[in-house]
Amino acid sequence: MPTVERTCRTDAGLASELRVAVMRLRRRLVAERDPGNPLSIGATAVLGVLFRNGDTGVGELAASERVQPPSMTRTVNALAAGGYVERRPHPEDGRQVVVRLTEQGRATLLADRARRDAWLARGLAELSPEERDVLRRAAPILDRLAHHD
Amino acid sequence: MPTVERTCRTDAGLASELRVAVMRLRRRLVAERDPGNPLSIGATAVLGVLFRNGDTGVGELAASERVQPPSMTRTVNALAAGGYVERRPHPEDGRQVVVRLTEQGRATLLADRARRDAWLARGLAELSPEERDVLRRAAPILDRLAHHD
DNA sequence: CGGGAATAGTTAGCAAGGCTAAGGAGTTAC
DNA sequence: GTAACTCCTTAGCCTTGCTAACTATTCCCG
Repeated sequence: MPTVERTCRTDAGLASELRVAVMRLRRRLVAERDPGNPLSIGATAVLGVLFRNGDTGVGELAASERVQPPSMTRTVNALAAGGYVERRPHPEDGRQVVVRLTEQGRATLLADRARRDAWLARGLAELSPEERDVLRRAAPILDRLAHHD
Repeated sequence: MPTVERTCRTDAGLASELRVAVMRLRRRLVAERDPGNPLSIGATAVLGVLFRNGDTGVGELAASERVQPPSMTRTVNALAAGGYVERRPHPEDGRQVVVRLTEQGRATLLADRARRDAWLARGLAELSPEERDVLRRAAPILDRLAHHD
């Protein structure tokens, strides 16, 4: 059922097929994560940002995930309730809240990293080296697309 | 903020970064569609399948979108309520329901096609030809990943 | 031919995760 | 000092996925 091989020649066709492929792949990614993993895929992404960038404000987290602030507040609430992050007051600006990865959050993130991408990595392993190389180059482009104005 | 350029060397890193990029891009795609478009992005994908493949059963639609049957029933309900598709009895098998694109559904799909991918196409237009080529080759691979077992 | 298993779809209800609107607390600028 | 702005949160809604359980139909086998 090669719905995607078809109209990829034109740019409009590329947009259309890319959209369908991204929608389907993300649906699988959400469905296929480890059932024992207590973290949702969105919460996991936030832990990843904190791990890479260190302490971060709620608004900044929202911007980095292209989400509205209330959505990020809810995600941070869930993470804080689980002990994965903690809220601290900003030292200078009383309006801001600094979100910090706890030791438990860091440990959970590291321990789950390998497992989390198991399904996708298994799929990647079945590709040819050339195909993996295409995806390696495509990933940053997709991310830039997601952030363009 | 090049969160994706980083760990893409290893396969586990590729899986991780690809996942993040796909999640973010799909979020943008959902958020950026034409506000005047009455069809959700999932409903649009179903119309596209019907347009490409002709009359299709609910179960087959569910399988093609990698969704459980009840989810597809709901999507088809919404489409039928809007007059975009109609249900017909299967001529031989009384259990099956055949979903058919109506003239209105076809017209809506064709009229919206150009607009629907406007945001993504605009983003694609800002890429270099080489980058577009990477995506052109990546799209079918992503779709195969979404369907692999 | 009759009855149990299998298949297609639906209904009901739940959860995740987006959103907007509105409000509180803190900061800034005039 | 007060008005406007910023950051975050609360409250509530909507979409869209899921599972469980049900109906209707078909298939198969004894």
